[in-house]
Amino acid sequence: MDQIYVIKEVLNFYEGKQGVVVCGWVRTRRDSKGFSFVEINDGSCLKNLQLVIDHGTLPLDEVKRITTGASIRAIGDIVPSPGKKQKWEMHVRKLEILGEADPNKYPLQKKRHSDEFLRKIAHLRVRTNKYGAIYRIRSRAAFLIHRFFQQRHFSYIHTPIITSSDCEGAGDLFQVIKRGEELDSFFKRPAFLTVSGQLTAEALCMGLGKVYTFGPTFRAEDSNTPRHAAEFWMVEPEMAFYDLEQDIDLAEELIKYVVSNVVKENSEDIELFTRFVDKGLLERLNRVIEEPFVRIEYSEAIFILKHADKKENFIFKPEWGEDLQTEHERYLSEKHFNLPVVVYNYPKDIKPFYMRLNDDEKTVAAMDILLPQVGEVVGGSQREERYDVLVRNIEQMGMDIEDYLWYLDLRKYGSVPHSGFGLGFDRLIMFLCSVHNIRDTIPFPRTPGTLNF
RNA sequence: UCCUCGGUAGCUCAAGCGGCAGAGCGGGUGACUGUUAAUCACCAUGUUGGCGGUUCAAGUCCGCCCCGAGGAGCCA
Repeated sequence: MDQIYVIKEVLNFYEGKQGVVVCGWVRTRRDSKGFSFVEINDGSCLKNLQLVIDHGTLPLDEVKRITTGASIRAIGDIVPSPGKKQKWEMHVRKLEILGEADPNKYPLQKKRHSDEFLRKIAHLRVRTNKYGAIYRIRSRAAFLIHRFFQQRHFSYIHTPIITSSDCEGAGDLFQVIKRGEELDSFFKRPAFLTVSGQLTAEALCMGLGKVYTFGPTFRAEDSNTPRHAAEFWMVEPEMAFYDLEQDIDLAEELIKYVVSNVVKENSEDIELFTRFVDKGLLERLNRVIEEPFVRIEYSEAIFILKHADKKENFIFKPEWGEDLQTEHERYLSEKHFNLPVVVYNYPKDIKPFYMRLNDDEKTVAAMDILLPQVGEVVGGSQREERYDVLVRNIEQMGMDIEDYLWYLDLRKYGSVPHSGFGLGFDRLIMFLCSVHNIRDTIPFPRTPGTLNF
């Protein structure tokens, strides 16, 4: 079998080449007298390869079966194109139609479709320019996350998908049962899908030093918004000996690393979004790469918001001790600073039990990173490493200490200061592609009331 | 879960007060052309989301349901 070249390789040839094999899906065909132009795409890059088919090589009635959406394998010569829109084209010697696509029924047109329509045909939308680009960027970003951590001596760990208790202390969990049996028949206790790998990651960092998990996470919250999915992907690093400031430094560095390298390595795809989806995208990405993130304490944020309330007239009045509302976050990251904003040192009463109590005894060493357009993309904290304080927290929040004995062991034997955060991967993709609905960054999204494909 | 808006041809949308359901794109056929969102001509396309109600008459008004979008809460 001949080697199959991907279109990305072919378009980077520095000289012509004979007898090249390419495969792909037809985007469009234009017939001329005596020959036809066919553009195919194979997903390796945004660009199509133009095939020139002489009707002497393939009779016209055969050529007419090459319709939009059909799949083909072609062998031919790569030669410089006289046309202005492409450097190389293929003069086809032999062409085989692998699978036809009835043009009366194939749902994808050459023209633009709405995101809502494409979501209904999620199994086919990958064949459009926009969704191909989103998934290529998603792939690249995932790889860059691994590269970032691996270069910094982190170990990639696999935390459980099936868990016995939830991490946040509350929240809606999916329960795991053996089909047709009692709730706890299999594990002899209730079992759930993970909402975070943090607690087990903490255990592993107390031995491996620096670790990260990167995997699917599940939340059964009935929240129907463009930013929530029932199944999403989260990056969760956990670092021994890191304090909150080092935690924030790492998160900022990670976001800058992924954004800058996607801009470099997927420049064609980013250009597509900048041209056709959001003119301000590249500029916004560059700002994130070049400018330091704004860092403000929660108390400062409340101060700024209270001041701004006179003009903005927020629906929820900012008040120390209350969580920041969506309108507050948007004001800070989009209007006031127009930059990524890190808010840290939150009141302890609105944060979970494992966050480290600050010396003021009122706040904890927590931090959130807010991105313009997307909102909260990172949530993290320095963890409470003091055994007594942690026990008190668990008791005060009415949780069962029996469930956390192993977690408390980490504070009993060689406890160290440590920190970590969770980064919503799909939300980062939203930011990178200026996609406004998380359902469009996940190939087959799961949301309340929707479980297709 | 709550609030708001929407559902009409394959797609994107139009159809003042209830009165014969339309356009562009896409598709088909033909012409022309190293074309490239090709161009030109002609042709076809409908259970107006579903069920029920009001009416001589419902895409349009009323009720219930389904689906989608935006906003809110919660969060990543």
